[in-house]
Amino acid sequence: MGGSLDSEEPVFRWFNETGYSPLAVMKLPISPVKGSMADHVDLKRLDYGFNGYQVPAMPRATRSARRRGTVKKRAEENQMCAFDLLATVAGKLLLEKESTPASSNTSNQKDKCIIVDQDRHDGNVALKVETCDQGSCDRKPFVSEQVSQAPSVNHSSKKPSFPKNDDHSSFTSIMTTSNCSERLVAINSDASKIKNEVGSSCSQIEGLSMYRESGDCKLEGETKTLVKDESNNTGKVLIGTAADRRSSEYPTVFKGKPLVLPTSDSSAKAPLCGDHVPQTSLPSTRDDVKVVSRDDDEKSSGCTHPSTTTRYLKRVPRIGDRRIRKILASKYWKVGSKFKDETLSSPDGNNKPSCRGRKDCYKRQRTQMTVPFKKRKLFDHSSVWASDGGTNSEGFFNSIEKSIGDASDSCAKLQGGTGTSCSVAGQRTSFQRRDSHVKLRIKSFRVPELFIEIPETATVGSLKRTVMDAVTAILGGGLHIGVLMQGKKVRDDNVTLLQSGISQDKQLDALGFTLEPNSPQTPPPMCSGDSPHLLSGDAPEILARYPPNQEMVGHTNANVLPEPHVANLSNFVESDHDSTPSPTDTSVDKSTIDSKALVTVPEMNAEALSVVPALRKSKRSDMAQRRIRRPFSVTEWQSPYDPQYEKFHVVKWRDVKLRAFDNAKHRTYVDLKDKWKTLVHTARISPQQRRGEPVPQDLLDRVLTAHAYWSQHQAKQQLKQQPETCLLL
DNA sequence: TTTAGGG
DNA sequence: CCCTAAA
Repeated sequence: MGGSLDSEEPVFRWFNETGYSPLAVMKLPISPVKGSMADHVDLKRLDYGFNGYQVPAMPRATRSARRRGTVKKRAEENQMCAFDLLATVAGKLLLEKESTPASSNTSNQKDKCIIVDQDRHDGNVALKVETCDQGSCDRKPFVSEQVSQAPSVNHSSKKPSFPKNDDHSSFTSIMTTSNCSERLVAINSDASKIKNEVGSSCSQIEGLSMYRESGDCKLEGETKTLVKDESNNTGKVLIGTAADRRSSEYPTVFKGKPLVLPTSDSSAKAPLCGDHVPQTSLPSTRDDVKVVSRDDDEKSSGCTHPSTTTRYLKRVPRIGDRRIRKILASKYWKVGSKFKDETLSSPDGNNKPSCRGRKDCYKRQRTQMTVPFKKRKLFDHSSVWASDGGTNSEGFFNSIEKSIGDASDSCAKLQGGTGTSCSVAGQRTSFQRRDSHVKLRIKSFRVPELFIEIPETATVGSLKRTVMDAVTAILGGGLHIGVLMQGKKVRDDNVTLLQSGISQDKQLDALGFTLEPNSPQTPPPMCSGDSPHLLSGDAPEILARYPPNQEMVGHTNANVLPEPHVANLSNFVESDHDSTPSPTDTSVDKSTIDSKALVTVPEMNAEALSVVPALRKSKRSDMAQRRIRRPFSVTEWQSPYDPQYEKFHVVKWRDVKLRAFDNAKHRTYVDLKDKWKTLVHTARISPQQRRGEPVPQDLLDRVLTAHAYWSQHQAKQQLKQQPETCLLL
């Protein structure tokens, strides 16, 4: 065991200071199992004879153990037991080691650099964050530097750094399709997080990724992903201290992957980093917005207790999600309308009755929830669309057009919002052929259908906010841009415009763009991303990078992203204006107004509104509505869960959330915990038994390792408390 | 408010 | 994901 620990590691000290158990700090072998505890400890030996060992200490454990029965089925269990035993021993060892304070940060870790790169292919400029190998890299490793400095600074600065956010400055990048050569990617990063969270080290951000995530926070997610690759082996990991609370938190160096702690200072130094860095500013903005909307909601909705209000204020993100009932689903839409009708017929709606008890509300909601469920169902099967038009994206698209046609509306209609996600761009887009360049003007992107529930008593202002939230949610969820040619989705990202015919004038009319929600599979759902940027810009390019693959198109968006990423909101708006025009603008006049599809949204709202009253009934229920299921993608999980985070995990889920998923508004620490739980389960079962998206074995290994370690840790604690219980063995 | 577990 | 007991 001892070998595994680095006495030198500041981490230990840090943890001590923070009150975390040193044991927890123990380095987890991030990488594959071999690095795991197993290496250090001979688990196998321990396994023997431990069957039936119960973990005494933890009440919960005990309870569960009881339920399950004394005998543990799995070897794992045994391991756990073994771990417990080990823990006791290890704990002591650790403590000893801990006592020796490590040098603070010697960070040799690999540094990541952000660089501006030109895409060779298209010659576009893209921001990249790259890892600098050791010293070799010329680029400045802002991270490492920052880190090193960070500690001292951090301390003093603590969170206060918020102001810095500005520094973090967001970049806005703009992509221009007009010239291939010029692609601007702007990222708004309100990068800095207020908290001294660990900035994710920057990993590469390349074109697409940037787009997607760049906005709010996304970067983190991305970054992480990237990071992990490198990190495992050698680098030291810096761990930002988690959070806000602990002053001591400043980053310590771990061996392992590099974590960057974005402190204000650091951010300032490394502007580029800002992207990665969780935005400080954002949160605030977000909060503001949220609050507002929330309040409104509160008022309007009878269910919530007044008292809750305060609470909500605090917990912006989560609340927001639930609070704001926006459901985006094309189908939904349909349903909604139906509902409306129904409601109209019976205005009263069952729902109305105020819910006294949460449970009551719940039940009601659930009953009422038919809609949501339906929606889900629909999504899953996409059957809904079928009714409308097509099931698949293509069909979908067609249907959209159809609908449009029926409506006999031009794009304007689209903007109106009835349409699917399809962007207006297609029709409006005008191509000019210059040289070999294709100019696209996307006047506006159509926002996927939004389903909004809002109390009748809500003010227009709140309505606006609600819509904004909904839109934000969609955008924030991470959008992909889909390119449609004559109603058909162009799936091959590698096809050139020329090849696809997009560059041909005649095709122009047929060109369309869609906003696609991140499919569950898509990697970085986390980011609230500024899809807006994406939107604004360029189409094809983006497409190329984003895998349009996801089956879900258009409408679905709504479904996927029901939860608003509030954070984006502010960005969103601005970005909207700014970015939207800009992308094009190189080539075009930004007739801004038109171009803002988002802006148009409000119109949708109008419709939505009309619906709303009827929905009202559901409204209340909506409070209780079950969140939409948003399965973790491997990427989403894996990145944040990079070893670094596993270490964090050791600390607290809450910290993991803050560090790795802070950007993912829809992921609560409970979600993370649950996910972890499932990962552990997945890791334990045979591959044949696994379903869904295959999880990389290495991840599973890590999970097991970390989990085992964890368990051990807990066990140790327990043992400490009740040493006598099991020590006998 | 978080965490750990069960559902 | 939800819900809840415990902490």
